[in-house]
Amino acid sequence: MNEKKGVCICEGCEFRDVVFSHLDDNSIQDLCNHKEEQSLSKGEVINHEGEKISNFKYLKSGLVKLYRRTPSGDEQIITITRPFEFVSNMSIFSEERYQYSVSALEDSVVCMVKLEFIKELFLKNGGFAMGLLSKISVINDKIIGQTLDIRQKNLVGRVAYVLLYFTREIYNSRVFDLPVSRKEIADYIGMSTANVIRTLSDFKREGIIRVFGKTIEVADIEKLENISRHG
Amino acid sequence: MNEKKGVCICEGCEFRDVVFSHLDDNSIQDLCNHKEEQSLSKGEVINHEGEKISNFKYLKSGLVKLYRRTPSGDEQIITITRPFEFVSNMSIFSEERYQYSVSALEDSVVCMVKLEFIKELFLKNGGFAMGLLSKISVINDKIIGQTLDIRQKNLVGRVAYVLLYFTREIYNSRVFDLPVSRKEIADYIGMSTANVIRTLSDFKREGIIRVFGKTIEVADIEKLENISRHG
DNA sequence: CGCGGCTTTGATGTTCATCAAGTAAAGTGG
DNA sequence: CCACTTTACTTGATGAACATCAAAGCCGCG
Repeated sequence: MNEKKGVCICEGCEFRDVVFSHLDDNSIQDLCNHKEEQSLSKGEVINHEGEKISNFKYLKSGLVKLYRRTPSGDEQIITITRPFEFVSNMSIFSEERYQYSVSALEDSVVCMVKLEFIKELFLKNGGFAMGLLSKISVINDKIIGQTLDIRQKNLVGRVAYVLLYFTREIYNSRVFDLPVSRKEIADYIGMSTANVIRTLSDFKREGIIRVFGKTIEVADIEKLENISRHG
Repeated sequence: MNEKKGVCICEGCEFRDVVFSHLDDNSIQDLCNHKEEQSLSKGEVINHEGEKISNFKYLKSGLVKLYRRTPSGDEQIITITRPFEFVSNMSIFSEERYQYSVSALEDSVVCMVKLEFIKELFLKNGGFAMGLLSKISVINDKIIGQTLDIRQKNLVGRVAYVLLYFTREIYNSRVFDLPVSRKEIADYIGMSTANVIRTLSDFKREGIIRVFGKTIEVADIEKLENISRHG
């Protein structure tokens, strides 16, 4: 359904510039014949920790969380990310199985290409390989940086940090609907749910944010930045 | 001084199997002419955070720590690692400048190759590219995994974790000389120095480890594993 | 020997998790 | 659409975990 006689829709995909910029039209055509698109509703799982990796997947639209389960059974959220960051990411070239799970926080569309196909392309096309490596490196750097940033802060600093993360990186808006529960924020920053809520209430009381259910408005972004920096 | 008329010593380097296994003898020769070896004493800095990246560096022998400085000025240790893990690692293909500093915890030898040369090789030789990507991915996975492991534990669990890390990953021996100060352990696991020391004293008192200055002997590794798991 | 840095331990206070109890919101089945 | 159930959220009270501060011991080095 995605084809119209010979003209592949991947040609015009925005993603082409992100990882597939070094492919000529022939290869793109080929890619298109190997790809599959999958729509996911909020909450659906895209990859399961421990599952065998057979596809190269990337997020075309939506929002996802990357997480793993600790031995004691609770969830540890590694990052929350928008399209153009990979989904079945890092481990593709290092592990046979997923290290982490990925699930949709909003309705999402994922593109999948057989891993074998990507690997062949990688071997044949140096430019593609370089582009892919750079992209993967950027993503890894970002995750590591984020984790270190968070680790070094205290409770209020961490909460301020995620609020800023949503404001600037995810929604690019001072008003947004929280895509996660309070508990998920807690799992993300490594704090207890009760204290995350308490801190949000404090921010609200101090006029730094306004809260209407899931909707958050950052009222005083400078103050939030200060708290994030010094917290 | 590393050459003997035409025969390149890189040919026999153990590292060849790690990243350079897909290079034929010609390329190895070429590589060898572009490489430079650097000996570093304990404490010397190999890469400075913020410095421009111009070389692909890897650790041939020794032990290094990867770290960054927080805005407030204290050190955050990202990982401690042996040879065959890269040194000027991750960011090579994603950033123009080092995100992290690297310094020698023991006397070390580092091999350096002009980054441009590696990039050319990467573009020309798919097998090499694939090998390099896999290696980088493994390293990134390891760092992320380690960080998540640590984050999820409490004080005693973290201390047990690093002791096990030294025992199994770094020294492969139940007796070893700590290559880092107590403060560095604290910077590694994100706890205060005093509490790291206290915990080590507790372990000593309970007969789990024996301590002679910098020398540590893990006396009861099962107990340590239990603490690390449940802590 | 004496100075400075690393280590150790105790005392104290802060930060944070946990528990409990209650309220709001969101599904679910009739 | 309403009653019911469940899940998410909220707040307070309490105690545990941990940081911080201070003082003293140790060790290496000039």
